[in-house]
Amino acid sequence: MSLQHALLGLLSYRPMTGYDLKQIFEKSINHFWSAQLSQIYRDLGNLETKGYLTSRIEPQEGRPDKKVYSITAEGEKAFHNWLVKFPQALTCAVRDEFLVRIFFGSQLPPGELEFQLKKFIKEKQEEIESYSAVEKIIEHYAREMSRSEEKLFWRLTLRRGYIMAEGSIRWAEECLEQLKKAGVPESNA
Amino acid sequence: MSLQHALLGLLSYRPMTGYDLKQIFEKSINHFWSAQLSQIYRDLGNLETKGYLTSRIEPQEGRPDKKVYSITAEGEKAFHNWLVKFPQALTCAVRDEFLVRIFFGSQLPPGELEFQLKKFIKEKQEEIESYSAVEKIIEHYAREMSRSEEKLFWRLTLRRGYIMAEGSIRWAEECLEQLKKAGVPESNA
DNA sequence: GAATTCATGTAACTTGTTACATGATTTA
DNA sequence: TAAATCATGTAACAAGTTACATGAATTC
Repeated sequence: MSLQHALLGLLSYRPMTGYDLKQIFEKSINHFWSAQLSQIYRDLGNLETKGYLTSRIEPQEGRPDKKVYSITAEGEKAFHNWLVKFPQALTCAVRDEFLVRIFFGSQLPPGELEFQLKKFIKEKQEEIESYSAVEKIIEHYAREMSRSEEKLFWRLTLRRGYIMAEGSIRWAEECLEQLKKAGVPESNA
Repeated sequence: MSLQHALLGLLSYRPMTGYDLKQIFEKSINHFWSAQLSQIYRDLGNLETKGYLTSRIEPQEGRPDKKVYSITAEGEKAFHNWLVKFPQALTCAVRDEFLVRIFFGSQLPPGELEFQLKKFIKEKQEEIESYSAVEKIIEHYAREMSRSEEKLFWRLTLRRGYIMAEGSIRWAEECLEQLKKAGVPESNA
């Protein structure tokens, strides 16, 4: 889909700088989409060229000048056109490097896979723990942008992350069991 | 990680053509990694340049010539080096276009989101159904390549797809419920 | 005194997608 | 007779990552 639609969507809330947008990505979208600052700046430029955004410089003292982007009527139209299109191809939604390692797991030294699976579980647990922080941020943004009607939807995306992480943990534990059953030696890690 | 590691891994089983590799991707890796033929051919070329693969032309009658790639000792080394590295950054494993639509769901016309969620559920159900075919293919490849010791690992990747698809359906049903509760009007689709 | 925050970007690179091109053989 | 299978790729494009550059103000 490209980052550009997400940027248009966020700018439909209110004008923002690239830096602002990066904050929002890091704090409340990261569990289903991420973006480098460099990519955000580039795509903002592209969107402006297309006429979907306008920008103005806001001088500041003691800080670098801000470049504040606003969405245009055309930009809103383009965003809504995209929004109603159900993802047609779904290309490859999943592209999971860890699963590639599992797939070739028989070539790993004994115990290594268990080690990686345990690490994976730990990471997923941390991910789940981090979601309560996202919950708070959502609350904060809803208030700050006076967008309480959005909270429901934002929470639904978070809920997805939770269910997926939980499922991942169950899966990894199942893997450990199966490997044990199959007699693959355990690591001491 | 790039496709290249997966290609090296598959070629560690036996020499194959780009076309062969594409078949395997489509039939038994697609649920966690996909690749266009054009990308496969390009990356095979890159791997050969690096000295990780060698190729030889195998002439055929009535069919185009085959270009069969084999992994070198260096290629195997590179692959194993990669294999033992736990995905360090996890960059953004998830990049889910559908969740972006949910996030901006309040801007969708009434009923549209329900429509998309129901479509999503249907697709995930079809995905689950397709997994029994993958199960059979795994069985087939394990026999054909005399790699029965791999079956366990291949099935584990499939199991992940199953658990994730199942979780997705539960999530989408929860979404429908929540939207109903919140009084968002339903579609007739 | 060192690291982080604020704020902008450019350039080079890697990875993935789409469109195009060829052409015989086999299956529906 | 139309489509799919076999088998190779190239070219152009889109999307994402990494490294580099600047520089004041604030916090640890």
